[in-house]
Amino acid sequence: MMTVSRVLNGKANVHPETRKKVEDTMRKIGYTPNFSARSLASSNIPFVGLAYLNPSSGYLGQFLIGALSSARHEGLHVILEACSEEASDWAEELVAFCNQSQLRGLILPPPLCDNANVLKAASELKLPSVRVSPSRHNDNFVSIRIDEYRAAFEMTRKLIEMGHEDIGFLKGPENQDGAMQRYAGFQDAMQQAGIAINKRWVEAGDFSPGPAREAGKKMLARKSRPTAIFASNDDMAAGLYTAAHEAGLCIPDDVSIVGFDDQPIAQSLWPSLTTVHQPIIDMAERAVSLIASKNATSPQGRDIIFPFEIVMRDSLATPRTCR
Amino acid sequence: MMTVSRVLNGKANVHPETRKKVEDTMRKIGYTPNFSARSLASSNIPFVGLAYLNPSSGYLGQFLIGALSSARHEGLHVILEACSEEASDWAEELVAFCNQSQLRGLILPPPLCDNANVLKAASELKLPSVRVSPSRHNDNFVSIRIDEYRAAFEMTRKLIEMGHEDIGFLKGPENQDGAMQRYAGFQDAMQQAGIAINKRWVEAGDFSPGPAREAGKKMLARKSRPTAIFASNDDMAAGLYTAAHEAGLCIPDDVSIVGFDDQPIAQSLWPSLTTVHQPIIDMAERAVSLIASKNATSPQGRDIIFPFEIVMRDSLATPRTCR
DNA sequence: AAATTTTCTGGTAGCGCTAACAAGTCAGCA
DNA sequence: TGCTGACTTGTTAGCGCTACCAGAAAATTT
Repeated sequence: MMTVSRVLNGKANVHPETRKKVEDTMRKIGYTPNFSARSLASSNIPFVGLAYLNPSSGYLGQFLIGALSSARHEGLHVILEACSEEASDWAEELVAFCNQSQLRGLILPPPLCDNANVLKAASELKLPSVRVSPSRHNDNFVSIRIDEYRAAFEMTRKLIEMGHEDIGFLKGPENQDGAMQRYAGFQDAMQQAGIAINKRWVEAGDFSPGPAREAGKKMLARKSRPTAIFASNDDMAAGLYTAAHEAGLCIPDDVSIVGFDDQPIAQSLWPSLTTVHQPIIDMAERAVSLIASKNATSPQGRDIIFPFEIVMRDSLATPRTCR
Repeated sequence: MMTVSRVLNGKANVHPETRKKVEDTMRKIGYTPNFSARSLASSNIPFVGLAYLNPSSGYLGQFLIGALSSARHEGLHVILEACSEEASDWAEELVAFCNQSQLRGLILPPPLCDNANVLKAASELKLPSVRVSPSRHNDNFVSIRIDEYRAAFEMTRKLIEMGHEDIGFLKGPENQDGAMQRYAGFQDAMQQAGIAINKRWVEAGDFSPGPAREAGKKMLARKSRPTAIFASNDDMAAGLYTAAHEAGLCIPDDVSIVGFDDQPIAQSLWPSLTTVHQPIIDMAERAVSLIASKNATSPQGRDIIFPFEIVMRDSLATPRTCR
């Protein structure tokens, strides 16, 4: 019996022959270990908490897929906690949640990962917590993210490489650090290429498509208009599509449009949107496996940077003047 | 100790005074029952399986939110199984999955719920299975769905009520029963209103935006064009947006466009898309709670119809000729 | 008041597994 | 031959809870 247990847990010191015999027999009689008994006996807490805020975002869906898949692999289970929209309560809600479920660790996707009260509460609970896509790394927690600055930088370089010089930029909300990093990446890439940024082609946005359309209209109405526009997220790129079409311009022939995030909409737009892909599923998997391995509190590797990818689709082409 | 257990499980035959005392003490000392021990002792299987296919759809994300939230409430946990894209293996994969995880029940979202092999395998495993949004109810399983025919019917009526008579329709794949029901609803509503369907304004589609754009171009290029187009899903509506814009038409002033599904893209488009909303989260919650209550095999209420909702956004207006 | 029923509370065993330790086997070496 | 140590297998107890049954207490009947 003990030997079977050892085989099950892949422990050392089992004779290869015995191990094989056990495995064969298990298969033959269709033995399935009892999850509850295992975690009870090993006094192993098999749950990871995942707090979230916005259920409608495509982000959470991707995230859950990654988290659940990793959880299954690690023999853990994910418990979802929906925080209400009212910011004041987040921390309280979280504490109540963590106390009533026994958790091995806590995963905080944005925007919860950027809320000071939430972070304070997580510290006080002494719960290994992983922040995913935080806008800024914090030494008290593990962060999992992509380099947004670099991604925006590379995307801008791509535009420049393809011959664009007259490039517009649609900024995200000023109070979101991540959005500002995207802008910084754009600025630096332009500067490094020796191209002056035309201030009239930089517009503020709030990550939603309506205002993005307005901003796009402004940029594209003038005689001198950009040959490409970089939107700080995909929703705003969708707004730009409308603006371009309303101005009678073809994408990408008259104006190229690129986005950021690679949300599902990027493939639903026509032409499909060239954008920056974040490996959300992989990041979520990593978050869970960090908690599984109890490494979420280890001092090294606390700021984990995942590679982004620029997904070339059909909304980016060389500018017409170059043809 | 036994009394505490009874209080915990809300059983009868505990003196109200004792019950209160226990509850107070539990709260005071911050007692949390051990999940694993409970399910071990009560030999209760706490897992629901959820098989899925397409990770990129917004559908699954919504679905997971509902399923996990209900699972938490019911004291269950969700185990995700990703089926590979190759149809031949689905049933085999599922059987392997169900055998190695001990499951209380299985949830099958589309398109798995419509696969004959999968259903056969589920029957043979004798696992209570719930089909969500199946294209056709099957008496051997519980179905949870909306009335797609009715939804398309109502949406068409809405268009007619607003003054549209020249209505185009973009069909979904011919081999998907649900898509065909949407078309049938459209047909019947038109017929009932005594409006002849113009065959040149009915185009085939495959639920993706590219071909939808082509179809839209065809419909909108002619002198006599529809004042409204009903797309069988939101992705195709997105394709129509492009077509309309390319034809120099304004949405909704020149042409109204409506969709079906209320995927996240509906709100990312500009103008935001009027579409049929399915309560996916509620449906997923129900699926889990059916399995929790062990009612998934009961003979009554096997075909559960959820209410849809027509979400009025900005892509639908009265036709211009009526102003 | 005694007998009977009903309501409540407590004791015991055991769910299926693993930690910790005990014991057996076998090789190597003095 | 006896002893050591590495490796392998087996034994025992107990994880925290609930099912089941045995009593005790209260309510009801005779």
